[in-house]
Amino acid sequence: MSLTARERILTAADELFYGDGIATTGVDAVVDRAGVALGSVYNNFGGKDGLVEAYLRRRDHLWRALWERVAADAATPRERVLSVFDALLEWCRDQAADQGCAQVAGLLQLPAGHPAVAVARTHKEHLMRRLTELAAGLTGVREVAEDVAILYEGVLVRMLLGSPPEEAIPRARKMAETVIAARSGTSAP
Amino acid sequence: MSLTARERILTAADELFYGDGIATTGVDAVVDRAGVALGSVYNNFGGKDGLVEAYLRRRDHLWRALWERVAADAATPRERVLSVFDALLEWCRDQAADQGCAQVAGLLQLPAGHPAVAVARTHKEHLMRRLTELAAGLTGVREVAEDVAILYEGVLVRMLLGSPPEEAIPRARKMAETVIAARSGTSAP
DNA sequence: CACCAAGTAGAACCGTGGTTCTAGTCCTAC
DNA sequence: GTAGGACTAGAACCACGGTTCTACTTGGTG
Repeated sequence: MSLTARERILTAADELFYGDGIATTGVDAVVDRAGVALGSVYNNFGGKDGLVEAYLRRRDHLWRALWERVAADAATPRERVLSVFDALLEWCRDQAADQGCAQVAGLLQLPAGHPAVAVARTHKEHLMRRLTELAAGLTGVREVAEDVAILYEGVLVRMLLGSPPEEAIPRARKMAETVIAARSGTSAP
Repeated sequence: MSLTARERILTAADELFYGDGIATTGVDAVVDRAGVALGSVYNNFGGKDGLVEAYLRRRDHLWRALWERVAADAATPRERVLSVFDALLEWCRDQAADQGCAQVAGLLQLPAGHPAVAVARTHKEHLMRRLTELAAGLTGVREVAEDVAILYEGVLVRMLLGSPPEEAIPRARKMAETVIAARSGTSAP
């Protein structure tokens, strides 16, 4: 066997959970696509809840790594905050992103007490913290982070609604530039 | 009886579907909260699918009406596009909006063929069309509409993630102002 | 070799939740 | 008054999906 059952399950779950929704896709569908025994899901993840949590946690890790890698190329604070849009664009070149943010989707379709909602919340808290850190040096650090967060979430929803990434993401990035410039007093008193 | 069963069901469904999620809340829960017989749901809506569709359709109507009413008070094209943020803020004064946009939530948790997803898609298409109409007269009508849409969706997600409406909505509105001003070449007052 | 962990195949269980049906009540309109 | 439509109460049905269990195979390791 080339890949371990756990990884096969995780990739299958990612495709199905993200593409068709979490509640909509049953464990059987994941098992079928992964070409794996039903028991392997329960051996590795303890149940569907555990699988969903692992699904969001994996995406969380991937995104954090991507953010870090892309931000490392940025020289100025301004470019650093803006790099989240570059990261998003890079993600879209490889993966499907036509369902928006998986973490937000998880928050919306999972019941309040579900173990995976904590993962999603933490993911977004991390994004805010990271944006604040990246913006260090700009005027109005906290404000810039909040602004960029709105634009970031907004463009993801617009992509869910059919906007092409190559158009929407640069648009959001440009808005962020404009807003940052206006805040730092570059063009306005 | 003060209210008809259909209306009781719709208000109960609205609270539960929006607050707890659509897939999560069963027909029984709606029936219990509405204080209504189970059969009334099937008499009036034909089933859960019909109820979900009616739920989104009702919200669609409410939002369209609110947008129109608030936009009517605006004098300039610039104020007209920005009025969607005023409408959103007004909505938040009366209703809970801590779960973001119900239409987006519907898109994310309903299967592809569900009758309600068409309602949600139409709702968002209408928003885009309306934004374009409201922006008529500004430089870059289509671009302004796209920009405002991103900000609008973004602030709704940020509210879902815990941002207080009284803070996030004016922030998004301010960004829209800045972006519009930058696009039309005039510096902000 | 023997062992053990990981994986497989398939059946079976069972709670949840959407749906249907029946019998009866209440109000309205003709 | 009576016929009809809306609504109620509650039982019953039924399918789907998450979960468990057993028996078997496989591959690596001491």
